[in-house]
Amino acid sequence: MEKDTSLRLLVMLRMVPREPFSITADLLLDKLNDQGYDIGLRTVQRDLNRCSIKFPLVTSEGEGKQLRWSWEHDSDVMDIPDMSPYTALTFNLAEHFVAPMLPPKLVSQLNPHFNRAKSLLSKLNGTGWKTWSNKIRHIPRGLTLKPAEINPAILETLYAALLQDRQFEAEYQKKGAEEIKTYLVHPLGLVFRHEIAYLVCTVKDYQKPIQLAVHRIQKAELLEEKANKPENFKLDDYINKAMFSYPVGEEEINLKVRFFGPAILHLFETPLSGDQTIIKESDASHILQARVQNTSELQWWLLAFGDQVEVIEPQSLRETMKEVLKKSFQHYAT
Amino acid sequence: MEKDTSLRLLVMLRMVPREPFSITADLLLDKLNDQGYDIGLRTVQRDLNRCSIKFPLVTSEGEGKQLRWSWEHDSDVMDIPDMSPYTALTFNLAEHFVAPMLPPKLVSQLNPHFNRAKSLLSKLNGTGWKTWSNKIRHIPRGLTLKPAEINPAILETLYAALLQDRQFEAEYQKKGAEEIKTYLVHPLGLVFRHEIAYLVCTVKDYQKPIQLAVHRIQKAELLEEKANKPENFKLDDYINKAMFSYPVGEEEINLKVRFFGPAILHLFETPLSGDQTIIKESDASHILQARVQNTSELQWWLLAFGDQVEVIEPQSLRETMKEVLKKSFQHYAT
DNA sequence: ATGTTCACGTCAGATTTTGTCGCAGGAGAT
DNA sequence: ATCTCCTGCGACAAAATCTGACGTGAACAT
Repeated sequence: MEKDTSLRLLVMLRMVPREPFSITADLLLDKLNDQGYDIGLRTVQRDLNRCSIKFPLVTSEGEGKQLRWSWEHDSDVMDIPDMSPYTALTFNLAEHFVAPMLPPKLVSQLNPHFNRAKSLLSKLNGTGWKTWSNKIRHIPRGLTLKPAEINPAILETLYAALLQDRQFEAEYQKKGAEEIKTYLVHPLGLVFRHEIAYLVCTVKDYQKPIQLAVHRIQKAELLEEKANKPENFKLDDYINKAMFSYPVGEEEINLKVRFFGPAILHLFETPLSGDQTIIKESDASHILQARVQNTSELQWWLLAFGDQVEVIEPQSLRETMKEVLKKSFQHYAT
Repeated sequence: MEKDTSLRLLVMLRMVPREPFSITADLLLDKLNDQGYDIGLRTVQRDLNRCSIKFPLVTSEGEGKQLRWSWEHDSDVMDIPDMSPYTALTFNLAEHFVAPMLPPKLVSQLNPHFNRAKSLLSKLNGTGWKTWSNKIRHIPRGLTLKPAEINPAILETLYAALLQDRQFEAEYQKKGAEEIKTYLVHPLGLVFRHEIAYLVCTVKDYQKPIQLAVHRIQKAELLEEKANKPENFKLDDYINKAMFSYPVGEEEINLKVRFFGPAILHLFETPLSGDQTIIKESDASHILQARVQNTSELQWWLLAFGDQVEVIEPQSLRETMKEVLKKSFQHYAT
């Protein structure tokens, strides 16, 4: 009974890939037969032609003489169920957030979705999505540096290696150094920090994990061999201990800080920790107490407040701050 | 000729909304007729029943006696063309980036897409998407504060008001204050800064734009009236001048800074500006020059480096830094 | 009790779908 | 140039389906 043509058409449409890629009617037939649709080649051909009237399907003549089918590369994606206006707004927001932080080539993978969101908003609001886009802004934390560009081919190899736990061979240019070295890499994880992507990995037969900046990899070739993984390796542990200050650790401190002026205000909105308490000390100062991770991010954060903050406890942190400020001031003591 | 049932089914499936919402066969019939499909109600009913075997469609009996149809609320979205593995990876990444920065209710709008990405990755890689998810991390800049929760109903009103340029009435609790006041709000824009969403707007018949923290709005009711907009208002200008330090402005300076130690290193990767130059001064110090916006973000950024940085030019900024550091140090001079 | 509304079963005629066959045009080999 | 093979596509008729019309029964309101 289930010869359901409609469903078959839908399944077939989803099988056709987006434009850099393509598929032949032959292969489609195989795939459909595999899924239990008992039909012939002629039907597939007919279906494709029929669909190409209604959908942005394009054909290209591949190396063989067979016709190859794909979706236009920038055509909007069709969601089932259709994207709701609310979701479209969220996509638009997400674009604002993600775009400045990820390499452009990566973000472009989501363009069909972002575009769909935009055209939906246009229809919704006669004035077009631009009106909406002019009404939202995301102010990133800190200074926005320009994301480092990554070679898409390398990224692809890297993904494959990570997903399949395989080794690859990389040509890598060390920071500052001129020379390019070739490494045998066992990938362990990918860490995005600020605008840079780092590959955490081991090299050759060393056990100690190291990190490579992805944009400094000049060339990458996937190998067949499985990748090694140091025993008990956990990405979070590594990040925490060896790589970056990352607020996932055990060294907790009871922070006690005096804030001067209005700087304290935004801490009411977004607490530093769940147990934070703020006590008004005088018209111009507040005491903040919270249990937090003692990371270098914390110290940066405290330093950035300048004279609006004074660390009271723990004593060790107070000493550190004092020392840093003393040295800083000496730079200007000419 | 174009009685194409298959296409009609697809169009109909897209018309059915996701679960908090629903639609009746009646309304579907109207919509389909509008689109030029000349069919009867019985056909729509039949189609829905047929589809509900193959798709996660559910019925609920609404207030009337009519059956209401929707998609299961957490069912994966179906993309046409199907999501590519590469895109699935990007979605997964995007989730890591966006989730900690936006209110959970907002992010959940994208869950069907995120889930689809995950199940695709699972199929791709026998071990499941969790393996992949364990291999990527995003280290956010600065301390991550907890995003303030926003009432979804309020967010919805707010979106509608912004999109349609309509007024709304809001009950707002001022920072720190106990009392709740009622305002007549003319929305102008939505600004996300760190983990907080701010609504830029004018109130009553005042002309001067102000900002309201969205999570402090207790209640919002959409009105019919059109919203006012001050002449020549531009969101970017406002953000830049009045609201936050935001690197979109005219006051550019020629920054000249001495870096001590390894802090300079990451500036090689992600330049501060397009024209930045770095000169090695000694084994332990570098001189950085760049043309940048003089925002308070810049000053925060410089302060955060502590004793690893010394501002040389412009003179005014050097004085500011000196002054701030002096005052800071005095806090500890007991 | 009666009427109304809605979903759904049934059925026959209309329409579409599909396998088969054959033709035309192009690429490559001889 | 000619032949051969391959692919895409038009045509056709049988098979499968889709669709509107009508009727039934259940739930609810009057």
